[in-house]
Amino acid sequence: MAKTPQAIRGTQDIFGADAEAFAFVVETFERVRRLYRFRRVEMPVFEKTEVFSRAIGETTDVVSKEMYSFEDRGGDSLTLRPEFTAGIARAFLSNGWQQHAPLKVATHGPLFRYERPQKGRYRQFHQIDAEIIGAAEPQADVELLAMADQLLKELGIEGVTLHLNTLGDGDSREAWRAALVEYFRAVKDELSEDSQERLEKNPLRILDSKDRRDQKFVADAPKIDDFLTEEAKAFFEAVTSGLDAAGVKWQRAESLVRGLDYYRHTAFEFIPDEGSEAAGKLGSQSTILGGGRYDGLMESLGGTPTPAVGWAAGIERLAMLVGDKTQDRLEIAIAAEHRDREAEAAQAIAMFRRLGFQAELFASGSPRKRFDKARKTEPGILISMDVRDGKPFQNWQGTYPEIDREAEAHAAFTAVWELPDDDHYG
RNA sequence: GCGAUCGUAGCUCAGUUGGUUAGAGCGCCGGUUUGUGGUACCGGAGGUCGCGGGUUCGAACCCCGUCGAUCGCCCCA
Repeated sequence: MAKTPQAIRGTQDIFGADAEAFAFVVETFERVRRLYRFRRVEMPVFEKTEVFSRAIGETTDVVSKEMYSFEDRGGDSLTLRPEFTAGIARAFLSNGWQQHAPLKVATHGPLFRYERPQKGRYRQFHQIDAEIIGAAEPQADVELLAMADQLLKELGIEGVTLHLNTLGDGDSREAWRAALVEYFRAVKDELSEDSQERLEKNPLRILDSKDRRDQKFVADAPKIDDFLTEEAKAFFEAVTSGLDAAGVKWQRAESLVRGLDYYRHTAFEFIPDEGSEAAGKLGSQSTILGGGRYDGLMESLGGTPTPAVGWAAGIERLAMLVGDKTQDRLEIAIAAEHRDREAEAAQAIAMFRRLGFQAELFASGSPRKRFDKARKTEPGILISMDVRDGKPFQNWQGTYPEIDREAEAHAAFTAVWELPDDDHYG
């Protein structure tokens, strides 16, 4: 026998309860984004490599070693999208969507990063994504965050808190960064090896280091608040007061940062509370939804400066938190307990399905075992079609709790087939 | 890129200090019951013990390598 090929490392075949939970997340997202009037957008799964290398930054790990890149037959370097934002920005610019600004868009689908798989982390993974492009006001941040908050609530996810920070505008950020470098450089020898490297290329990242050696210095590190310009301060206050007015709970996270320079002002992540059920289910992958304002991105793709803010969330991670979502209960099962009744049973099942019932036919294998097989699916209605004493015979059994429209199903069935006189349903 | 743990039937797992022909439950297939509905009874199929090498009279078990999975580190745009 030929060897069965195995799935690519870090890819997954989702089935059963996991697939139902996945679908529940997507369906809920689609419903909520309509409430907020975000427009659906479909994007290519691959782009020219430069879309990502320019938008994300050549030096980041994502671009330097985590992209699935390949040459097509024309010699162009293409890349499977590692995120949504860069592609959406490219589409916004190349399609002239400025005419729709401010534009609220939402999408979901697969993304690809060449990483070592672990809990809640795959090489092909899936995200939901929402962006507001061409809106410079803090109200856009508030609306986007309110939508995220409502989505998580409608998914039934508990014990998750919005961690919020501001990175200030360009000037604030530069001043803060310089102060951080100066502060940490003074204690460089006592920092972890990783953070000694971060000091040069990504000093903000030292703030969320997990290493104890770093953490004892983080508490007294310079705070962004001391470097905010008046405008940046007013912006952040408008965001927080807007969240309060919208009833979105949040907490300040002074160490929450974004490494890339084009991020401005608001940065946020929804993170499970310490010790919560959600935190336990996610392992070390704590953030379930994250985003921020990226006013500087469009320029890196050659567009005019365009303010924008957005977030994304991993569908797999959300699905781990929504609990068991089993398939809907089977409404009607028909067991053809005799080979001579198989055609009629198929006729009946087709009738029920056209009437909008979820119905399943049991007409294969040993006729004697078909009833048992049907019963094990615990249907709302269990119909037997058999031959007894040489004559066609059918039986109707309603089980508790009874399904909606049982009377309608019963009427449709008895219009064609007889049932015993003493039959009761419901 | 680094580390830890784990790979036995379709699934969940047993398998004694290394010792005959590798087991169970579930699932699947078949048979039995003259039956208004059973968690029934009987039987069957299905395994290169991840793969390769080594130690040994003898390996699912010990050793090395390899592939894969899981979890963590790094990273997380």
